[in-house]
Amino acid sequence: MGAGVGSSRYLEIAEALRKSILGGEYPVGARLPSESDLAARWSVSRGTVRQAVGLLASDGLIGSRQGARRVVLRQERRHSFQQLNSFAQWAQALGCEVSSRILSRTSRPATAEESSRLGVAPDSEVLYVVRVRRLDGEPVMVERTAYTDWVAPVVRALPDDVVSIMDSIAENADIVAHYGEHLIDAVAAGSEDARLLRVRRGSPLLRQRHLTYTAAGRPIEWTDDRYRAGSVAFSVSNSAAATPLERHAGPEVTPQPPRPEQPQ
Amino acid sequence: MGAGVGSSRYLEIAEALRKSILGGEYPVGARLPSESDLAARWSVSRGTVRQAVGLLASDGLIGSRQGARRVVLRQERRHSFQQLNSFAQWAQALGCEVSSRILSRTSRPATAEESSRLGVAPDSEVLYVVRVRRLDGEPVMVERTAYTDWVAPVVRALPDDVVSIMDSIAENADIVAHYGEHLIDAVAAGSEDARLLRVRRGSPLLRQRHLTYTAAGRPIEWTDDRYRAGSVAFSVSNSAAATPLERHAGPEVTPQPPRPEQPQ
DNA sequence: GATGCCAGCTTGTATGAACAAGTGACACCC
DNA sequence: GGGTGTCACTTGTTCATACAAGCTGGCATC
Repeated sequence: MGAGVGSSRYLEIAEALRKSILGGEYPVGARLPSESDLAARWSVSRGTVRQAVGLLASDGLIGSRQGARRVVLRQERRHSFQQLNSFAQWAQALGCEVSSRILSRTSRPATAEESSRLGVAPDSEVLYVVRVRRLDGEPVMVERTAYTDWVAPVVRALPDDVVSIMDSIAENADIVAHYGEHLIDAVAAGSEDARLLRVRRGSPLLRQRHLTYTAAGRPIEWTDDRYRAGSVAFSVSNSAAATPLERHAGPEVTPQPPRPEQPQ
Repeated sequence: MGAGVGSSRYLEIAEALRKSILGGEYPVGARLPSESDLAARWSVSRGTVRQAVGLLASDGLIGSRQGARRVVLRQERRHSFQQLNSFAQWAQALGCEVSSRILSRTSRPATAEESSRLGVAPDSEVLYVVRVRRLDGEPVMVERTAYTDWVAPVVRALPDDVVSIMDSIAENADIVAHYGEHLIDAVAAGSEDARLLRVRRGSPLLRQRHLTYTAAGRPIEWTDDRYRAGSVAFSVSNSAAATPLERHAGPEVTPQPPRPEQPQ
């Protein structure tokens, strides 16, 4: 690819392995080569290989148990929670044609929730933007965002059909989103939602509220995205091994069963 | 506690740090001691400390940037995606009184979706269980689960008010859930949903469909949980640093801005 | 007084080694 | 033949070290 030119070694290895899995070289259920094998093959130490496979494991692509070789669990690419931050990036990865239109940009005082989430004074001004996003022409999501005053000038200067506001901010103002926090629930479509998404009022929408920070922990935006039901599903994978802390909370942990399970 | 008696060193350290953050010793925005400090304080190597703080970072509790000290981002415990697998565990962590009631247990042929998800023959029998779960007496979630035939006997033997089916299976049959996959979207309440959750038909529900595997990759159950809107929200945190692979896909990465950001 | 630079601190990446713990398959014995 | 035990292999955990890359604050300079 050449994308990761100066990238770290372990990122290269992870990407190569990912490609092999997605490409079918290691089908679902197959066992990956051992860490020592991979280390020798790439001329790196075992620790570096472990960083690489750790990435894939956190994506839910492969699983591991102490003593047994790593196993391929899935062979799909999908909207993982790792890339929640950018609708545009996700849509392009899916190969869909994505378009957006900003319907309104208004400066107004922050609401109580906005000032609390963004950590600004209750009466300070925010830039409120309403946007509709489409996949292959179909309206799929309504986005209502409050931007803090210090990014507002940049957002105000963008054209109505900008694809990725966050990417534009990064280019034009050197402000990079580093952390994100997401709340996901379901709501009924309001009358504006219904009109914009072409659904009936009261029909279910998947809502993702989202706070974005810079690297220094300074809030950038607070946004309320509403997806038409059926158009989008979030997916996440996890494993018991990845969260041993929580698992150990019980009174006692049952030992690994010696029961032989033929893999069907 | 005494839970993590023989646990690994890095788990102890992570738990201690987590407790310090949750307890307010390191408030939001505070900087953690440096890795070397922590290593010295716990008499471990820096690598071990890094494993510990890595856990907290993946929970979204702390953030990090190369060169700067780690920073506390949040001071809350909440329904993280790491513990999606167990409603019971989550509810107890919240301090709510949780109760459940199994409404029906029927053996029937698997539907097309069930056989596909569970990887069984299209005509094979599954045990279909419908359950209502309450928080503090309020019905909050309807759970419809298809269990594969090899766990069905265990499930059939459980009482109607069992709190955690997966925990019971682990105790009674030494079958441990290791991996999970979750799909989250929004649906309208059907008539049964409406009756059980005491909402109007057609009102929005948050749906979490969920496939559980054993360590060997053998499917255990496929379940469709529907939460009443407003009762539950899923939350997830992420950071750019945690997914460098995806971020490097762009044409060029803007360097870290030297812009001084006072933390407000 | 404002600006720029630098030295020291901190995190990120990588190596190589060692031991613990769990798995899987083979050989063996009854 | 079936059960059992052994053993090589594999992953999990930890250590000590080294260098690269980025940040911070203070100092020197203008």
